[in-house]
Amino acid sequence: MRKVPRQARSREMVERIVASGRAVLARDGYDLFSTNRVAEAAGVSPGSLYQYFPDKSAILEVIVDRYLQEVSDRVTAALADQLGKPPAELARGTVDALLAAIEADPVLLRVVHEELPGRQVVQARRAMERRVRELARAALTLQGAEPGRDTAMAAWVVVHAMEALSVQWVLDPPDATREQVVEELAGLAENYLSGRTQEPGPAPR
Amino acid sequence: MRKVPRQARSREMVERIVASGRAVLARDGYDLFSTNRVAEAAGVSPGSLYQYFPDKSAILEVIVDRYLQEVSDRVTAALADQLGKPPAELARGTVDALLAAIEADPVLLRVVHEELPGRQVVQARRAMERRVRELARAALTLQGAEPGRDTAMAAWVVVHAMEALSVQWVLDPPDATREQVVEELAGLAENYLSGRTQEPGPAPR
Amino acid sequence: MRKVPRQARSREMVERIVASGRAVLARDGYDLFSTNRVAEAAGVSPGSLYQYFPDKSAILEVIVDRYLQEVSDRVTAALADQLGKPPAELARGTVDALLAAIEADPVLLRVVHEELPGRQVVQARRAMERRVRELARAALTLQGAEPGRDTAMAAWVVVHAMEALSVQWVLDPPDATREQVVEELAGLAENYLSGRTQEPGPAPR
Amino acid sequence: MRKVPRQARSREMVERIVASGRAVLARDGYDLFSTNRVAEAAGVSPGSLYQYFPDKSAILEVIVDRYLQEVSDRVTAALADQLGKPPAELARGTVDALLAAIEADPVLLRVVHEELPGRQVVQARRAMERRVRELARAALTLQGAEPGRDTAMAAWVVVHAMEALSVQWVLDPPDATREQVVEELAGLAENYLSGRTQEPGPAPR
DNA sequence: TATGAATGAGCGTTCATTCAT
DNA sequence: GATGAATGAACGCTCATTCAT
Repeated sequence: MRKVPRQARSREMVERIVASGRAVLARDGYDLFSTNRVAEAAGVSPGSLYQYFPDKSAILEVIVDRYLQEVSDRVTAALADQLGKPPAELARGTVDALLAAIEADPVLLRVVHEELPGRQVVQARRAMERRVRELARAALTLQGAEPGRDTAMAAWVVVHAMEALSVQWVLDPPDATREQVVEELAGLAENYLSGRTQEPGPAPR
Repeated sequence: MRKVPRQARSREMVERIVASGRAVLARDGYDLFSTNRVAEAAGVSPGSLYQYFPDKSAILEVIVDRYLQEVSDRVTAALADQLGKPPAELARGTVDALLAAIEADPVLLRVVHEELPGRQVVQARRAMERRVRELARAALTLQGAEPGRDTAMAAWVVVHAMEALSVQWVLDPPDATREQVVEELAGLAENYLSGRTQEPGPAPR
Repeated sequence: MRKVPRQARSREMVERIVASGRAVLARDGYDLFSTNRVAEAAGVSPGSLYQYFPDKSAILEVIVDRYLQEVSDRVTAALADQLGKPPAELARGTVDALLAAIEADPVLLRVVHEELPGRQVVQARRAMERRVRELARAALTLQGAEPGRDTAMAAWVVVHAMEALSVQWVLDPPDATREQVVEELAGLAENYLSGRTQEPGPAPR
Repeated sequence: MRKVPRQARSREMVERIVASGRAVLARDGYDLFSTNRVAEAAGVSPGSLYQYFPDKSAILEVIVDRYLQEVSDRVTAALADQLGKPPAELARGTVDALLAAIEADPVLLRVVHEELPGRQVVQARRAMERRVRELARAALTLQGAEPGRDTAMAAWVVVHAMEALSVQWVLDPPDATREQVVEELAGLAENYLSGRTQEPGPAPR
């Protein structure tokens, strides 16, 4: 009798709301991301939103979480795929995946990075970054980091640098080709990781 | 009767509004940064704001512009001061100045990076970054970059990486001392700039 | 398969809804007396409510009607029981029963008297009062009211005074024991009914 | 230049809002007493309400307080005026004033007594009743209450009885003239106060 | 019958902006 | 200029009611 199980129906509405919300966010910006507008875009009534989300921020949260999840999934997958390869190749491959993930929806990237206020988004971003950082640290160890090197710190430096530069590249592109950027970022990471960062000066005697 | 020429009076009011606005922003956050509140903090009437600023965002713009100006002033001054020094020292000195500039008002830094919506802040940040980037490029050239190296690209990479990591360090501090961070950032920059970015080097064996 | 005839099923549902509604009203107050909440408490769907009641206020009406019916039943029963007794005893006995009836569910009493909006409650209360008034008038006549006395008026005065004071006693208790209150109310009624209402009496001298 | 001092301007708006609010309350009932409707009735914008009142309930509070103040002022004034007179006359005069006060705005009386929910109104009514009760108690003492009589209790009984019956008379008029009602209420009070409420039965020998 | 997802009018409230004084 | 009372569109959200299943 019932064609669709209850759960599926719920998912359907949630999807519709999230999709419309994402569209509104990307098209109109955060200022116009109002519950009424999202409802209208989803073709549902304002009240229906509240059957699926406790409040407006919960909708935003899902949108942002999913977006960040997408990005970090792609990056971590690429990194995991290349763990056996030589450092130079690994670096280039991972940077390439990062750029690709970030290029995929530049509009939403802009909104997430430049428009969204509040701790909520910040925390989601930090969670994503932590996840990537932890994997990166594991990779560093696996690749045989120099003994004594603080891999947590190194991962922190590399991940945040790669992320910031990739975002920067998409949102405010410098006068350079994609290939150049990949090369430079990969080079930045490689040189940093292989370089002796803190030789204490000429070894005593 | 009138002690101050009109222009000076105007400047006075603008200063008062901007100063109060910055205080409100830092104390109460962006959510409470309302024109009425800024006016009250400045001891003027809401209407008076509109004699000096076309709208609310214009006030915010000035506040942010000035803040970023302060930061970039400190960084460029430090960089200029050390132009003659050896690369390692120059890097450390500049990074140290950048961190110092960014530590100076962490509350406002957080608001600017995590709370403010909209393109205005982004544009101001880009202007600031461009300024620093241009000086950095000059420094690179002066320090004798390797022939054939794209100094614009190199400056882009270094400046954005340094900025992002410094901000990250202040807003979401990793488990590391300030000294460590300075070392790592300086090392990141140094290794990148002195490293051979993409030639594979003489094949081993 | 069907164990219960349709009508009985209906009664069952009505009972369930009314009982749950009363519980919600007493537990949560009128502000939270929403159709959804009543439905949930009754373990039925919101839509089902509308199979048995035309709208929300109809549910409330039944709840209030029943509650007032309960109270007036107890009072009229007590009054009827004591019709043969001497006036003083009759008065005290009836007042005592009234207080007892009203004390029985002070929470619902408060809600009915202080929270419920609208004419529906008023009408139900008037119906209850009329019923009691009519019995009281009959009692007055039976007890041999003074000839010429307007028994309808007397019943009106006594019944409303007793009711109002009893409710007042429960909802905003004065500094007095229950016994005192019974005495005072009974005395009020007795003196009023036995008193010569308006002739000034023989001039003092 | 300024024709009206600031305070007067404020008072003007407050008056306008309160008057319109009272009109809306009386005309449309509490259910339709919405801020938007009150604003519209007052010919001001919704926002203006909030310059003078912190929220909706504050408007209602002023309306109700004023109304109750009016009523209690009239009653206490009448009572005070007649303190020297003989009990019968005093009773009749005060009851007459009470009825007059309550007749003055039967529509608002109905709304206040039958429609308004919530503690707010209840508390205001209690405050008014207490005020009258205290004066009544003083009057009782002045008039030479029988020694040993609990004047607080007596005032409680009389005031609440008079109030309830007067309200009842206006809202659900029995089949009686105003004069009759005055007589009956005055008689109720007089007989109660002059009667020996609790003679302990035949004095022991 | 019973369901419960969907509705949508309307709520109380805010605040950037205006303009008569 | 400076004022600040007034504005009003728009917000996030609720809940009595409906109707396709």
